[in-house]
Amino acid sequence: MNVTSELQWRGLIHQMTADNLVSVLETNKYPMYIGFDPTATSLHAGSLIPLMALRHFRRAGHQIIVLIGGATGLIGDPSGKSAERVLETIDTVRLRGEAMRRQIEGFLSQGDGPAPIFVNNIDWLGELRLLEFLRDIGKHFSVNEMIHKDSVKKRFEKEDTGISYTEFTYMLLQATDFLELYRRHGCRIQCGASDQWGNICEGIALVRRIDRGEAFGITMPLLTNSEGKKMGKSEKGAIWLDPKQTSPYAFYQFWINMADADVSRFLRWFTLLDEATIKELDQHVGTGERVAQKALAQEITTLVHGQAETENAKKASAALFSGDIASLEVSLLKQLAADVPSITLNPQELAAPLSVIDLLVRAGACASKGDARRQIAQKGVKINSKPPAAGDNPTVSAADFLDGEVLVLQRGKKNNYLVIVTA
RNA sequence: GGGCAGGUGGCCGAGCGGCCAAUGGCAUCAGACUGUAAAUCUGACGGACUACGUCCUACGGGGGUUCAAAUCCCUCCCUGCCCA
Repeated sequence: MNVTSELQWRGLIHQMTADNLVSVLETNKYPMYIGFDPTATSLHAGSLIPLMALRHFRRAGHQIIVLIGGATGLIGDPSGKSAERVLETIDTVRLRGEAMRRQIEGFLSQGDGPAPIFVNNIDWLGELRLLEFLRDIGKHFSVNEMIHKDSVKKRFEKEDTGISYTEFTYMLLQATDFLELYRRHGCRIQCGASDQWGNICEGIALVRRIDRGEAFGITMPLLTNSEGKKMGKSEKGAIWLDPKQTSPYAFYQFWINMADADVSRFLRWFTLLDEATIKELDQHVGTGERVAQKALAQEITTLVHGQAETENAKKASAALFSGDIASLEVSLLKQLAADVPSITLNPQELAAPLSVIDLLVRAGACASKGDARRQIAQKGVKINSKPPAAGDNPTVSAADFLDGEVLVLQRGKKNNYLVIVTA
């Protein structure tokens, strides 16, 4: 299947620069690139959209190019940002870029198609000389046009923050990237999130103006939930792809908890399941079994963290949501420690009864002792699936630990914390 | 540079000398109902403690008036609007 048709039925296309792109790509397997600026050490749930696009292009036989924005990350993209950002140090950006590259390599280690090419724009932008840049690149851009681009216009309207000359230049740097990749790798397609439209169009224009080449762009939707809110980043509870920042268990749970209104869309976006299978799953949305959510969580966790981690996450979920912790194998529970937030205790600490309130705070289940007391008073706390002893300050002792080793604290229905005794 | 209006808890926004840890809305957390969903309803929502109570910290920063200030005065910083 043609890659654009594939992206189309999956709802991954927001805009295309040419209506005939579908037919163009029918016969031409042009190389395609997506850029990632190192704004953090890890990608997040929203980054899955471009990552999936890479996989689809590659599967369709296109050469995919992953650009790490080692240079552009030093400048800051004004697109979609309401305020000027603080510059990061060169070292920070370099380290983030390296981490990001490893992460993307890991994600792309699976899948069919030509091996991906990785590039870093610091390799060409880093050596660019100012006068050369102004004469060769800058001349092709009209400030009159630039200030009408959304990303810039919004900042012009905000008089208090405005936009610096530095960020204003970002667009030109990204356009230079496209030209460079066109020359180096014959790259003719750039994909990006919907807020990248302006930047992508400038790149296409530059390729045309300087090299008389024809290039194309495709933008993809932003990750929002059915309420129109951005998901996955800069909100509290960001979902990171780095297992150290968001455990595979937490990642799996995030998708399991997806609202009915969002599952169908996300199944198309974030899994490689075929259309028939997804339509079949659509039938189960709302029936109560969360079949679609489970399939989504299973697929996407496997894509990001691999089969083994997904199995662990499923096992952990099944165990913790069994509703009867006490009947579980202690050895199984102890394995969950890698995925589920946990703390350890010395056996000596159990010599005397321990305050449940203190444990809740230590485990990170509650923000303060006052919060812990409230949660207990509101029946929000369970210990191994059972309510704690009555009274203002319940305690647990060695006997409450399964086999004297493990205890599961639960705050609310979905938040589990392990307390493990280690010698 | 001049004039005016403001800066309150995660956000919005009341309060304008004691009854204020501060109405209300949003967000958040928990409970009920469910399907580890949504919607709805209920409750909580600065912190500590020997808790129907006590103490500490808080209404931009600092100082002052007062038995008593988020509330009045002085000063500094910041923001918005208008004039130059």
